Amino acid sequence: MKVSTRTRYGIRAAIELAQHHKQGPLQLRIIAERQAISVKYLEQLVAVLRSGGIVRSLRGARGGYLLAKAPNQVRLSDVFHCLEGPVATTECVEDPEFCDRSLDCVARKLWTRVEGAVNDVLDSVTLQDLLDQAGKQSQNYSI
Amino acid sequence: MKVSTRTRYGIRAAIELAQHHKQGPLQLRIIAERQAISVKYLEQLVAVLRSGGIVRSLRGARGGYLLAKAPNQVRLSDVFHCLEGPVATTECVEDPEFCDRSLDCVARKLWTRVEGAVNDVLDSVTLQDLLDQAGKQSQNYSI
DNA sequence: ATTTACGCTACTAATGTAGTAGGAATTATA
DNA sequence: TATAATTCCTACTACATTAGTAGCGTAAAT
Repeated sequence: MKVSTRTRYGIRAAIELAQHHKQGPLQLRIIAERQAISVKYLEQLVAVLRSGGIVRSLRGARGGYLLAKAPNQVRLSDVFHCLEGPVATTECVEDPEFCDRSLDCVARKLWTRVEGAVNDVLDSVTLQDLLDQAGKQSQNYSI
Repeated sequence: MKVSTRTRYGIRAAIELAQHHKQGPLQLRIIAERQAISVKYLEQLVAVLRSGGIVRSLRGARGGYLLAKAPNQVRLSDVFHCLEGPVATTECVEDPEFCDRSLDCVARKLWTRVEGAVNDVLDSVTLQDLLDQAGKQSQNYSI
């Protein structure tokens, strides 16, 4: 049930951008430094967020990345799904035809409930919520 | 966020044993057949369940496996943790010292909530609940 | 023109996953 | 006591995924 570093790093980058919202583009170099991530690796993750419409970029000198929407308009599920795809504890939850017993499989019912619980949390939290939670005292260094 | 086949197969085996509760030992060969899993692979998974106290075994001819407790005494979280370890979306949720910013990390707060939601589901469901849910019409063939 | 920064693609090392394989130990039963 | 059935234990292997490196191209500010 681990979350990939890809997704963790990507979410941390999104949080950084949310904190910098309305303050012009933020460079990957800065984010990478603050979050202790390789710039080159971060580039790849942020590219995914860009093509997913979560962030947008400005090229050239003084360029960088910006959040594409206001932090209160970005649900964590948006970011998560963009980086990791659907939560998909098992394939059959999303694709009932994956197994011909799906319809009355009790194990599948369990995984469906688990997935629902995860999605509920991710759907109910926005980047703004995370910033509010942070308050004044902290930065968002983390895993 | 995938669940390993190890855990999925193990839970399916536990469900089979729950269905067979109070009917004597059930052989892996039978479970493997019904669930379309390699016996040899299943052996390894069930060994973990055994050392975790979820099932017990009888060796020799006419031996097999039995659920160690009544199905309503076995929470899915017990089975899950035995096979997969803690849910651990990220290491820092369980081990705050994994990262020195853990205490005020907003990303960590998110993962903690996600994990909590998953654990709540798994804690609240027993094998008996799954059997009841199944009713008469279905077997538990599945992913 | 130069510098800064994103954009794209390919490659690689390490790790984890999902098995396969063989045989030893134990027990029921004929 | 011999045989068959079944769990128990350990090692090995092929494949996929993950995490990260590397290099060069493209765009824009100054």
